[in-house]
Amino acid sequence: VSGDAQHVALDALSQEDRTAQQDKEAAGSGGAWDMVAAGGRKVSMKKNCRRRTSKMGSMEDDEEDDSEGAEDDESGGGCGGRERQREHPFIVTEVGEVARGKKNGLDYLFHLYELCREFLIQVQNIARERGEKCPTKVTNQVFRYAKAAGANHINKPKMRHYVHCYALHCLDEAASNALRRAFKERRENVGAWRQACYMPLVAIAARHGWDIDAVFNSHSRLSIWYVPTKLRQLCHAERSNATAASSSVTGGGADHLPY
Amino acid sequence: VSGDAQHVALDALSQEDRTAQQDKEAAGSGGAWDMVAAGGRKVSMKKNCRRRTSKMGSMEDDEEDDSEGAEDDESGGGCGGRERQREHPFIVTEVGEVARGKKNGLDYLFHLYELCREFLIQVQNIARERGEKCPTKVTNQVFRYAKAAGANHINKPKMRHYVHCYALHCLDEAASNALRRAFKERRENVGAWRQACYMPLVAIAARHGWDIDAVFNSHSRLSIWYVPTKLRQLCHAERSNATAASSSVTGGGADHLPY
DNA sequence: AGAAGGACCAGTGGTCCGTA
DNA sequence: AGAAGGACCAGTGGTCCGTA
Repeated sequence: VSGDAQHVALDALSQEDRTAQQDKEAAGSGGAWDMVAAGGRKVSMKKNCRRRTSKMGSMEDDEEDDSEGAEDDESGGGCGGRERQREHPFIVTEVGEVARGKKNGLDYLFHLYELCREFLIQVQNIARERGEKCPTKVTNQVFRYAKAAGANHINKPKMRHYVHCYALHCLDEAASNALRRAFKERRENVGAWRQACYMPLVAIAARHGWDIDAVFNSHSRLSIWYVPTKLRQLCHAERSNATAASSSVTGGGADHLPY
Repeated sequence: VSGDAQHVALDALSQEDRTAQQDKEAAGSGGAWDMVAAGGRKVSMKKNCRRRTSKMGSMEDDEEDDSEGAEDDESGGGCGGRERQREHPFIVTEVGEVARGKKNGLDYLFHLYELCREFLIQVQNIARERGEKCPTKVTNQVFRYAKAAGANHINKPKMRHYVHCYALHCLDEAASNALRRAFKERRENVGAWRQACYMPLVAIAARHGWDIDAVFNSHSRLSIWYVPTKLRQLCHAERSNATAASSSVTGGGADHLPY
């Protein structure tokens, strides 16, 4: 059943759909991101690069050239039987700014979260059609689906790593944009920016009775993501601090939690 | 952290609390269930029977006699270093009817679901206090907590096996009661009654656009239980049948799903 | 040094099947 | 034959750490 699900999942998102979607994305962003110079050819390269597993073997009949594409722009020598290269590292960019050189910008990062959402919706539609359990979050199944659909640039560790940054982008876009600008000006690296995204979120949680799950669930695009462990811990620690402080101020009576 | 959670979980539900609660339960039901003749002594038997794992070792200091209790009423020879006996099998009983002999009735079965709900609430409170992930369903963690709190008569396979019977009890108590009476009169066994619980649920799902998840979630005591796979499959199969039938009746046009 | 992601791991949902 | 539940298993959430 599960293996069969894979095949239908693949069929549901045709090669053409993917090509069209990727082109649209590339155009919409000004063609920056990771496919700067590759244009339409990128897709056939991806296809040729795809590792042929036994699972994939049964659907190699669908279209086009099997000849290798022309030399592409990636360092590392293209597709000679190898995996796709890693994604370029992120740098801190302002809104709308295109990352130069072998880098990716933060608009691209946030775009990946929207892509995952679209893959989740596909998985949900298929599950509903078949009367199977329907995921409400971006699960392993969704990452597997995304990879099978050719989105090799999406992977779980990366998406989980930056979830809270995306959360700030969703919940307070102005604050998120300001933080990006400030960290870009100070020439901070991505890790520093990522760390800095935690504090504004803790402040938002504070305003919502420290319930970070409720904060995530209140936003439709954010609610499909698991609350990261570290963010949860920070909120808890800060709540304890805040409670201790306020109770000592009020005379050290019984500890009433602030809700 | 996880091992530590176990200990606090145990401490949170004291021996006295458990005793009091069990006595209350036994009294409330007329003392039937599985502790027919044991009364208060049952508790000390449970305690003595509990297997001493290394985890348990640190809390054996809390109270009372370590001498074996008087011979108890269970077949199998009591506590001589052995596990607690299996629970008596269920038989089909009417509402309020006490099962006679070495049997348990269906009121007791449904009561176990309420007990699990209470354990879930305990686990949720502890998780919230610690700022950890808070389960919304009866998970493995809850079953582990129940076992650690001495509720050896609660286990996952049993609870999952009868979930849909409990669902019918929650969603249409009159229909559930009628079904119990009918199957008792026909002297059917528990397995037959259990099978018969599926159909009324499928009918309820039909009235709610075939969305069995929504049906479960609409009821506060039921929403903490996972929808059983087989019920989900039955609903899906019946929806397909109903859709095919109605579309052939209406002339075989495009298949509009009924929502 | 900074970052991307393959791959591992403890504990999950699910239920089979050896047991009584 | 009918039923209770220990114990297993495939696939999960989570993230470390060998890699580039």
